[in-house]
Amino acid sequence: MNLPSSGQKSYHHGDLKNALVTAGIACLEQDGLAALTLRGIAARAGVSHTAPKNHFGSLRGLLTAIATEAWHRHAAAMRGQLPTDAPPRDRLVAMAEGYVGFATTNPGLYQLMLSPLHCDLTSPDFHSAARASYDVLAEVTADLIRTGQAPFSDPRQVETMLWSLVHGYASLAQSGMLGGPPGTGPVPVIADLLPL
Amino acid sequence: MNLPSSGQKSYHHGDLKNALVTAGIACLEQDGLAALTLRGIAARAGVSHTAPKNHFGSLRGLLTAIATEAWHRHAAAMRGQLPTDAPPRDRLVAMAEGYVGFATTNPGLYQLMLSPLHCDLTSPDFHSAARASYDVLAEVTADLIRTGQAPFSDPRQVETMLWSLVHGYASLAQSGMLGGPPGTGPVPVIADLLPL
DNA sequence: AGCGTAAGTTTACATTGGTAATATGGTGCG
DNA sequence: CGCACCATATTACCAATGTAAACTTACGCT
Repeated sequence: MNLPSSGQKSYHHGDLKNALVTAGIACLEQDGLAALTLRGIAARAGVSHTAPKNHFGSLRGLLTAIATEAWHRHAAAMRGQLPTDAPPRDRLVAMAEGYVGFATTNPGLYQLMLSPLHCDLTSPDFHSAARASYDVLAEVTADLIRTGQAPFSDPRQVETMLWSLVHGYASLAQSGMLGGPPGTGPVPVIADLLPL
Repeated sequence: MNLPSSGQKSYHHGDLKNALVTAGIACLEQDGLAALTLRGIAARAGVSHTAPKNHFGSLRGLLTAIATEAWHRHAAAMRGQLPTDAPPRDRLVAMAEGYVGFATTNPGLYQLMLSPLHCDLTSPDFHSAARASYDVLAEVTADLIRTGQAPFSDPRQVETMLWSLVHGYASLAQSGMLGGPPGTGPVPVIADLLPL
């Protein structure tokens, strides 16, 4: 029952579980959410369309696994840009830019990982991955509050406000609904919307 | 070519166009986004599943029409709660509560009207309906700026910030992703997140 | 009255996700 | 070493869906 550690194609496929997630992400990046079909992903991984059932139960399960991976990458994107020793407000800006940058660079993954229509939001793995992203935001918030630069004193309030703001911005930007009437100047960048 | 003014079932149906939109909203409120199938909506309106094509071209066209109606109701929900003669900050709170209230009360409509997967965001009707909602927010923003209570001086910046914040809050609240770790106290209300 | 055409229906079809039955091949036990 | 077992994967099949084409109906205009 021990998994083959790497790409060696022992057993029937090797580790189809990871291969399917990878194939799914490729489909997603290539043709968007609509391309996330059981048959399409399975074909890309070189297996029949019923193979995923053994590992994920259903399409929904597979999409949830993909979304979980998306949350991991999302957290990494934020942490990647986060200076460790810097003023809290610089860290906030970096986090916000990391957040929005991920959503902009990976529109498909970002849509998927927030869609209750595709994912099982109550899956434990999914939940803890999403939580890991939230923790980045909570850390930065704690810094802001400690130095008295937060707009509210209650951490929960600041967290919720920042989370809403940055998610709303990313979501609207992706829908193209940002910036009011078209042609009325450039869309403000996220860094200029943070109440510091 | 004159439309029958009311429910009289002249012609083949009367006005199937409105009937389909109404039926679609009913399906949506009853069983969520997944119930928005061509066949389901058509059956509810009492016609065959290919009838909608004459009026909307495709399922996407029908859903876009439903989403357009959703935006109209959304704007109405905000304006309904908006006091005409009141301090700008009271008007802001009322608008935000109207926004979030609509999303909470009509989760299906709210999901639909922001989903590029279901709707054609570039449809002129859709766009002008969404714009009408944005105008409510822009009006309130103008008041805030006039009285010097806005966090920024550029209206576009304030509009984008508020739009992002209120949409992000509504969207996350609906996904159940709001409030950080579960069981750590109540979720802050939108009125307490507005930087005034 | 009669014709043109918008409005709906019926039929057919490709694609999708899911289930059941079957084949395949690695693992471990004798 | 051989054989049974079971996870893994495939094939065949099904119901549901959106779309296209051919056909039917009945309004409106001349």
